[in-house]
Amino acid sequence: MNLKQLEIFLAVAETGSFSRGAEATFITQSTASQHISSLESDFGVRLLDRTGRGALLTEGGKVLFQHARQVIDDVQAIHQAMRRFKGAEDVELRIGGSNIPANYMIPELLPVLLERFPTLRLTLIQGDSRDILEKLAREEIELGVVGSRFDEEGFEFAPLGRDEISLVVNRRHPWNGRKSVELAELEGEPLVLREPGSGTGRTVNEALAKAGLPPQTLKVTAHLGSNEAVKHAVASGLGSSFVSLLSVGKEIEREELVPVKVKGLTISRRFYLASRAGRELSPAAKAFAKVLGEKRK
Amino acid sequence: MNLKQLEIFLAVAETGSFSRGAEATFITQSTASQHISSLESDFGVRLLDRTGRGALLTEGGKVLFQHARQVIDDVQAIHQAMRRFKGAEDVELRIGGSNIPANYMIPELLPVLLERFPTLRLTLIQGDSRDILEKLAREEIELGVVGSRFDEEGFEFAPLGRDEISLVVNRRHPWNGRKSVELAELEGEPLVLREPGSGTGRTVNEALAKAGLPPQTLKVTAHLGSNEAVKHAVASGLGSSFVSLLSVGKEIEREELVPVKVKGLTISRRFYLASRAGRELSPAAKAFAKVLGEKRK
DNA sequence: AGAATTTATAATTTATTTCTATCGACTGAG
DNA sequence: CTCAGTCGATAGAAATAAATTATAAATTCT
Repeated sequence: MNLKQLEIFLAVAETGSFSRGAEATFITQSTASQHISSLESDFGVRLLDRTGRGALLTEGGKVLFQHARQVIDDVQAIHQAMRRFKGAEDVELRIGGSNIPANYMIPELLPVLLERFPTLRLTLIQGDSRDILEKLAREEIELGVVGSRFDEEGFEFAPLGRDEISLVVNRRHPWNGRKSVELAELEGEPLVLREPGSGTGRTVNEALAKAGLPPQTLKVTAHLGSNEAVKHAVASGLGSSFVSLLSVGKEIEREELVPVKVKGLTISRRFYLASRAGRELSPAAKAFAKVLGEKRK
Repeated sequence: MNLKQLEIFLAVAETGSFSRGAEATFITQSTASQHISSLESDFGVRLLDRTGRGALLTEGGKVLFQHARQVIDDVQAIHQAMRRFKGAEDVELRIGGSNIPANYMIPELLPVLLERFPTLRLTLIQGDSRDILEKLAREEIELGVVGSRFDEEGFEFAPLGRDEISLVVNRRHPWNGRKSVELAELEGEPLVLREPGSGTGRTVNEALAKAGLPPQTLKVTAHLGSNEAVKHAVASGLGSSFVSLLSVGKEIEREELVPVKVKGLTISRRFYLASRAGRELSPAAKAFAKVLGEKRK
């Protein structure tokens, strides 16, 4: 028994004729005859009564008909589902992102992505890099955008360009308008930073220490728990801060915050697109990766 | 795409390996490889990531997997359903019978039939011969057992042996013990008969008229509407009657009723098994027909 | 590094499918 | 009641497809 035989059987049963059923399935009457007869001997049950003016289902044929219809419908569904998948239609793309990517990079990509795949449903999981990679390994997500790479088996990391972390000050701050400030000027300047455990916090601390300004030499007014909190604090004049430029695009535009260069200090962070090593990406995921890559240039 | 390919795909996906999937489906690894690759090019989607230590489903593979499982399960269901049908298991056999067959012939056959097909469900439709044939034509029933044949297209009638209609009298009746009575003695004898419109009533009237005893010459005490009513009337001494011997087996055994031969009068009626012309019977119906045929000998 | 697995591929054999042509049975019109 | 037309069955030839063996290429494990 195979699919072709079932299709032919359905066509013959529906048209009530071997010849017309054959025609409907684009084969000759002879072939139809052979296939039906093959089904009959497979099941050991006569399926159709040949009446001289066509063919009518036997009781056994009626039983087969129901089930065959079901199978053929399911097969249709397979083709539809695979076509949809290829076109990334009605497909759920599950990706994960750590803080900055999930809040400031990925949302910007959505319009472009949805323009290309209008029926795509995207689920974005947020968590720290560790979380994201774990979910990736468990196949809960297909891609992750993270701020650190881990040398572990099973993952592939593609660099995604940099996110620059810059000093930002309040618009009423005396440094507003300065082309740049000296490193030394940072001493004594009240700063509002992310907590040292966060990705951004670590990166900033390391970079300042490397430039000769270890944490103790700085006047840190507050350690705050989120990027948004830091931005608000700086905007309301609590102090200055180092933040991801990606996260303050709007605030700079509205001149609520002002970026200030620090001579001899460039803090930048790479983001990586993480995927399971050696695994093919779905068309939607490929498109996402491509859009992400283009955007960063 | 065909069923074999789907089966192989499922096996490979489940075992996570081309080689083991092939083994599970009793083919060589080479064949599995070819079939998977054929599926992949059919759908234009990579289904499995070959990792060097086996194979894992891609996102597209996951989509196919769900649907393929569904189809293969349905195909299993086909085989089960057809096996059941062949064994007449779980099958409803719908037959029709006119009065005498439905009440006295068919119920006797049930034990034999159910012994052979323990899970058979039989539905017995009762009605006059006309009704039964109509239902047969409308495919509401598969077989009918009727007391008359109609020369109409589309039906086949197989004779089923005879049902003898005999004179029966009350056990206290003076004829009890007589080997036979003369035709002439029937004149003046109080009779309880079926109404002339019924099958039995017609047959009896015709036979008596042919033997020289038209209805007017008989002393008919009552025309009753059912065979059971007639039996009770005779048993309680209201008169004698002509009834189907098939319908009074028990009463004769219990000596509530006594059959009496009438010289020169044999009334017998053929029953026929009616089916749709040129149509194959289901195994259960065939068995029913066979049991019915055997019983009548 | 080398043995043992892994999947892929080429070539061959085997099996199946399909078609053409033809047959015999039945239907329906005249 | 016959004869053209239609129906499904079947044999034989041609075309396709499937499965196998043998081997390659890549990767993993020891």
